[in-house]
Amino acid sequence: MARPREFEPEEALGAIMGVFWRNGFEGTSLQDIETATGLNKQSLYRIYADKRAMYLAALRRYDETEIARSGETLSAPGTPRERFKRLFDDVLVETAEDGPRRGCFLCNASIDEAQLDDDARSFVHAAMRRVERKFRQALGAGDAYARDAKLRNATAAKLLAFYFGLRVLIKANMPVSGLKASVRQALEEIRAG
Amino acid sequence: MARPREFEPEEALGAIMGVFWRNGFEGTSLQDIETATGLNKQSLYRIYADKRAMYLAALRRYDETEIARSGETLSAPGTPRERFKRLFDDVLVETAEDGPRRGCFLCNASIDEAQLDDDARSFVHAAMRRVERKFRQALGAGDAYARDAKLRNATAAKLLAFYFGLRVLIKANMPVSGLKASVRQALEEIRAG
DNA sequence: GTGGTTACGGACTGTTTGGTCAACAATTGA
DNA sequence: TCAATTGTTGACCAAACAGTCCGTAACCAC
Repeated sequence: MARPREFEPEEALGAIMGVFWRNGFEGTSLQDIETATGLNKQSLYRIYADKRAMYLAALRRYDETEIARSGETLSAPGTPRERFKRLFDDVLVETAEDGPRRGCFLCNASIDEAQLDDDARSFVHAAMRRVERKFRQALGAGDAYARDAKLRNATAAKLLAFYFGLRVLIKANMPVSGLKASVRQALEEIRAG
Repeated sequence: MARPREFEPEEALGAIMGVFWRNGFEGTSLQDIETATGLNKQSLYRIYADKRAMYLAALRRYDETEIARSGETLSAPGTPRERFKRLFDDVLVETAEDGPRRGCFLCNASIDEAQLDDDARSFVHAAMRRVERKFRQALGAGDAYARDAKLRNATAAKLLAFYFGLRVLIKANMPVSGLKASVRQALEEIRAG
């Protein structure tokens, strides 16, 4: 009894995520979102209350796709060092592509945060803590870390900072050779076994 | 033959730096700058061509003050580990203050970069590379690093990523205990001597 | 067909944006 | 006193912004 939706809201959300990821909150206009999704304002506003709701949904989508994928990378079989090598190599792939580098959406959002509402802020915060927990679990596969919880947590915290910093340096277009060297060094410091 | 300036442009620049640092480029309106400096648009536009020029000047000022101060912290006497301990402890001071955390202006700017012009982008890039060089020099005081240039460069690159990541995590309001643990871990990995 | 739902395009709102201009007061050196 | 420069105030601009509304066409179930 009603005309069916002609577009896929899930696809649209993917496009919304992409444009917010690349340009940030203030840097993205509704016009940008219209062209990215191929929809017009009216259709967008039927799904989302306002621009902030779109941004929050984009963050959620990032968490469900990109962050989740990193989580799988980290939990796949292997020693801690092998696991983090896979993660960091994945991140370095962006340096081989050309065009502007998007960095990490969580990271970008936390720096945009002056402009964000409490919902978005606390979501970013919670997502980062989930990433930290994944790091701890990934280390847990190593004997040295399984035995020493304090070492495991400190190492996870250190790797978390390294990880976000790496993504910032990638976004800032720092030379790839240095980035790769930093990854090699960080991996070497992970205890074998 | 002319009326003298009634305000100090250097003071105004300090205020401009502060507001851009806190709110980013897009997040700062000229109105914000007027209230921060206590000047009105006309006086501002007599000094700067436009808003982008103000932002670039703010970045330069940040480099000359904050980054320079970090450089001095790193070059003061001590082993590499002592030097970086001072640097990281300085950074952690922000977590003890209340109010919104500003993070690292360079870092923030490099994430704002979608909105920035080439001048600002390349300035940020160059400043980051200068920081990296300072890190290398700071490591040079240690025997292990003085002997092994490759190790020194890789460690400097790793510490650079850790440093920026730490500042992002601080800005994202991550719990202080984890941040301190990450610093302790990063310092422990610096070879003694 | 009819009625209900959806999408689209365009017009429109009110606000804010960066940036300009004009008028006037204040202060200096000549 | 005169000219030159500086600061302040306020008006002003065109553009962009988020968000709303309306008319129309498409689509489906009944």
